[in-house]
Amino acid sequence: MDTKPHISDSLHESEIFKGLVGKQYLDIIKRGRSINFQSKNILFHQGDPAINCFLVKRGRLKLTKLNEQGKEVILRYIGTGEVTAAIVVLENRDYPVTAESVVDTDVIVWDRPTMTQLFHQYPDLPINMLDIILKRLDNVQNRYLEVCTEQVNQRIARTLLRFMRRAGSKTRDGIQIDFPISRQNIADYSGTTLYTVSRTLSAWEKIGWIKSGREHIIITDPHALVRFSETG
Amino acid sequence: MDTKPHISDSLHESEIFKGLVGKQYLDIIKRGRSINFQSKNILFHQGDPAINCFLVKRGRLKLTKLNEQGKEVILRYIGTGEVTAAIVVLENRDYPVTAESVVDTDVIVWDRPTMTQLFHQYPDLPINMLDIILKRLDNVQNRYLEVCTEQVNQRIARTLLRFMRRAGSKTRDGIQIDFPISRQNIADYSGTTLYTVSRTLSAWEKIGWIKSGREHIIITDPHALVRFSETG
DNA sequence: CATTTTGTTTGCGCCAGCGCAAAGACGCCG
DNA sequence: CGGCGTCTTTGCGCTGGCGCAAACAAAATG
Repeated sequence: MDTKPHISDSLHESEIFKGLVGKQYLDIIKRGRSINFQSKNILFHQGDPAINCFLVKRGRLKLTKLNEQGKEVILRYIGTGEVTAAIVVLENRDYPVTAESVVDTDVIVWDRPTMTQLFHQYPDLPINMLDIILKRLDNVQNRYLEVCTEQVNQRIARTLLRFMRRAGSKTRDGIQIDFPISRQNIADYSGTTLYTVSRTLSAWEKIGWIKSGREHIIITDPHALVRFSETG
Repeated sequence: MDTKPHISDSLHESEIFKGLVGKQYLDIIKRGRSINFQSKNILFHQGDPAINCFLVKRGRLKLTKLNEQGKEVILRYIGTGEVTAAIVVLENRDYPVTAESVVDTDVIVWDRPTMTQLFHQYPDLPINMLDIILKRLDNVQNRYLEVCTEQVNQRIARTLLRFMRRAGSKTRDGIQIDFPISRQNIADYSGTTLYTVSRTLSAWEKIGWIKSGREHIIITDPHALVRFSETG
């Protein structure tokens, strides 16, 4: 609704708009609508018919998937400038995941007819989207490799580093992951349990690699974590 | 080289050509070149610059990924009518996986300039490719969920069922997986070890769910396997 | 047909990581 | 400010699955 110009400008940097000039970009933005979600709201459920595509203008979404027994994994966090639900451009599909805001989040939403039009009007869009999805595929494939071949605390290290690279802000003590993240979240992302994450982080806190508290983590020795994540 | 018309015709059914008329399809085929790979040849290595895109005309490829310590997972098998190395349409990327023929295989190959041209000439192509890659992402995400939440023999059951659905041929005894597949392959696909797969298949052979020999498997009771894969 | 190579089976011991239980800590809300 | 809900920690016991080792079986090779 109240799209601030300078925020839109930073969105222009988004991968999805690569190769598009300002006028085209503004047209695309204008044809979506802005929505705010407070923290911990569901944008869509796994299994619902896919009717909207989302671009995060500010904030962060968590994408999760459940199996039949109700066990959950976190597949990805979607930060500022990133899109989700690309599947909306295809006909009659369901969302394969559930999306939930983890902080107060502004998104731009396009419905299916609009998105389909845009895809035909701006041929760079499908290419950019393909690029984005291929990177996401590569990310999941790497994590699949890791969960199949590496020890659990190695995977926890990689998880922290992924979060750090994508949502790290420098502080006095080290690099802080700038969204709320629980032990359970780390477990759901790494393919382990709450207990194992807690034990591992406790150990790392003792040797000075991290500092952490309730739902927040600061990485004080990124280099040590990187070395550990690669050698085990 | 000696593209038989009726084989090309069956390729027309391929997802990548959805929405294209015969003439367009023939143009695309014509602008690639046909290559034959005997069994157990490498088409490209993980980490090599991506210069070609492949469509399997006949046969089957195995896509694998290695970690730093040389441990391997199988990410996917690419059968007749399927493509791989979509990443070639993007500039300066490396193949994220290694592709190897598991049987005698004919492929159609397009190099990057050609593929880029085709993508611009036929706007359905990028959409079809996006569709294909989104399905593949969903597949890996499901397997990531499974490897994070399910027991190992449940995952082995799911692996056999996936192979059965994508490469099953009806025989007198049951449904046979129609390409050579070792215990090690199943382990690399399921995220477990050769030994565990062997023990599990032995047990299932005893209770009459499968019949198997060196590098081949017949599923004699698919229904039992499905039930087991869902309930554990 | 003999030999080598490659894949499969199975006994055995071990341990990484799970998961319960219970206590402790933090932060929110009335 | 006090109480409650949520998140975190840690001891403890257990077990699913790993991985070595060694025998066996089936192809490939020549």
